[in-house]
Amino acid sequence: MRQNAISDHTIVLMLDQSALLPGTFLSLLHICTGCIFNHRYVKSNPHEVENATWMLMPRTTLVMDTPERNQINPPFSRVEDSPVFSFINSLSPIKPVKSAQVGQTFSSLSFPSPPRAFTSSNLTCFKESKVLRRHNPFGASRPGLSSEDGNKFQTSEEAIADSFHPYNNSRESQGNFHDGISVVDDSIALPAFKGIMQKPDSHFMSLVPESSIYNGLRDSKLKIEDYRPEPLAITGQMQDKHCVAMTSKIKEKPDVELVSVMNRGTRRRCLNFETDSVQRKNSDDNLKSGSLGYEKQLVSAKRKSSSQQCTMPAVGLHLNAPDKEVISNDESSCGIHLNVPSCTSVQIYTSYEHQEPLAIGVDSSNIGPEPAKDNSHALYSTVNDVSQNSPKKKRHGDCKRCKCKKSKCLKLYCECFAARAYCTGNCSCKDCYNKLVHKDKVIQVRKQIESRNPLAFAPKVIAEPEIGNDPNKTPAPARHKRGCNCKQSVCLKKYCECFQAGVGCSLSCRCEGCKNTFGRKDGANSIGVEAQLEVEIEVCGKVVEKVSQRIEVQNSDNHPDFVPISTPFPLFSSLSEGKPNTRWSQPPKHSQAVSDQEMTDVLGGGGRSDRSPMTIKTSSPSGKRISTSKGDLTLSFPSPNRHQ
DNA sequence: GAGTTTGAAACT
DNA sequence: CAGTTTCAAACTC
Repeated sequence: MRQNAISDHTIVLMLDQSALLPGTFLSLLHICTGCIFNHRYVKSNPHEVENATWMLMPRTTLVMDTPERNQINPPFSRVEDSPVFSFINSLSPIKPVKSAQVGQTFSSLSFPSPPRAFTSSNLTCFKESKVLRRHNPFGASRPGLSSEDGNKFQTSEEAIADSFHPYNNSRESQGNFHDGISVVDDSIALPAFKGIMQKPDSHFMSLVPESSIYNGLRDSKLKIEDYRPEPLAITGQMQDKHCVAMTSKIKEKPDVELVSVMNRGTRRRCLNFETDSVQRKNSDDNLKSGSLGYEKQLVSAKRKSSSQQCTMPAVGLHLNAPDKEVISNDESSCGIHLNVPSCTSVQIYTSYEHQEPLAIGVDSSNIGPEPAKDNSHALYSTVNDVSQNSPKKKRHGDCKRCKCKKSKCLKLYCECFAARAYCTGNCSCKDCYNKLVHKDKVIQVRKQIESRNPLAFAPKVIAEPEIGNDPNKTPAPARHKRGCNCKQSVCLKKYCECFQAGVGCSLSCRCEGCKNTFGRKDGANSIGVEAQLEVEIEVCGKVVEKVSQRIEVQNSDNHPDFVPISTPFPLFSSLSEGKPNTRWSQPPKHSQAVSDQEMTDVLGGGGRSDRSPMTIKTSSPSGKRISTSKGDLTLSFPSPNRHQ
């Protein structure tokens, strides 16, 4: 076996943060001898939350293409020939044991397709470098295991379980690994989920959100509850297994951790995906800084325990926002940094030394204010409905804490009055007449105002009527009733009522230079949002190549609800959204919208089976949708206001 | 907390 | 209806 092969087999469980939402995915990434196969599961019944059935998406993707590949003689020429593929097929369908209703907004994380970045000669560079040199990490410490033991395999269960042990530094104790990659320690924080892999005799995996509040990701905990590796055909060929882990982060404070557990003698891992409570704050901070809604905080997994820190060089792949901090493995790390204008940060580490695991970290966070709540149940959403998500608009009862000084709180300037609410002691208004003791006066003024404008007190944000009666239709998007008239804020600040309400601008808006991340007002192809997608290929801490590509946001005729962003980088099919904080209350609609199309595209529909295997789409909580097709990566944003 | 910016509301 | 003024929230320092 070549010494410089990254690894022969690596199975990566890609937990799409939105996996619990309709139309989202679960991905299993198989890395073998210079190739990366992405096996993805998609819900066959995208709208079913409780009893979703997971189906293997036929278009497994192939990723790597390096000079070595030809030399290495891949074990199989086609993806379908991959033992992992067969294995995965045997696992399908996956049935969640219990999938709680997720409020909505999970950042979508999915690792789609084959990072074309891996085709880079630079990557090849490090692949052939010592950094990627394979070796037996366990050495003498693992009696009975040697390179000749390549054909000695774990049980399927163990194999899979180990594949989830990215942060397993104590694999030696298990004696199940033939090759060592264990970089990340167990204490590494992973955000967004809390997953537990256990119950080996049950289904392959199930995700169970412990919380389903609308805040979704931010406050949800997921459990990977069932884990049932099938008997394996694949094990016989799993010559090398690397620990792989996915970390999902919300902003810069990862809060997900892997926890080792013992189950029936088989070591298991608990994936803790826990949304960060600071996300909201971060989102707000981002907003304050004027950053675009989809801009993300770069995050990377941190080692919490120095004793567990990897001291070996590693290969890393970072998918980060350009302005985010990237915490590299260490100076000796080698990696690819992919900077994207989203909230997703992905790191893939592979080491050539003992305890140098292959780890994939995904940082996901949302950006922007939360959108209006799901208004599908009603034509109108009230002002409170919409603004209650705003962290800054603390409420006390029905009244906002106004600070009116001159209006006597009897004009629409006063938010309390505008909301048909009386001011309370929490307000800091002066000469306030908007009190119960002045009820008559208040009513009189209200009538006066309504005489001029009957809709003066009507909710500012309304839900678009649903089209048709299909209950499976996605929730109707919301829009600002009158629209905004922003000139300076480009609809990216709360000065903009649309943005503040978390809805996109509509044709009713008269804004200028609209960059509303929730959707642009017209059907132009470009919403004026540009972002830079950067790929930095780093070898041993030095950037040897940087490829950047400007991406633009444009509308999609096929998906009126989305304003897609296109980029030539096919690395990932899903990027977690961005900043729209995870307070998305409408995300499911995106997921569902996507799922329908995806089911068609991915499951053989549309006669596109002959296309590139990289046609993968997914959605994110922020409503952002990323899809890859023939090497193009597309990000989509909701454009809820285009139904006018 | 004070000052500035912004855009909706109110006014002309 | 358009332009201007007023106002208070949002934002910045």
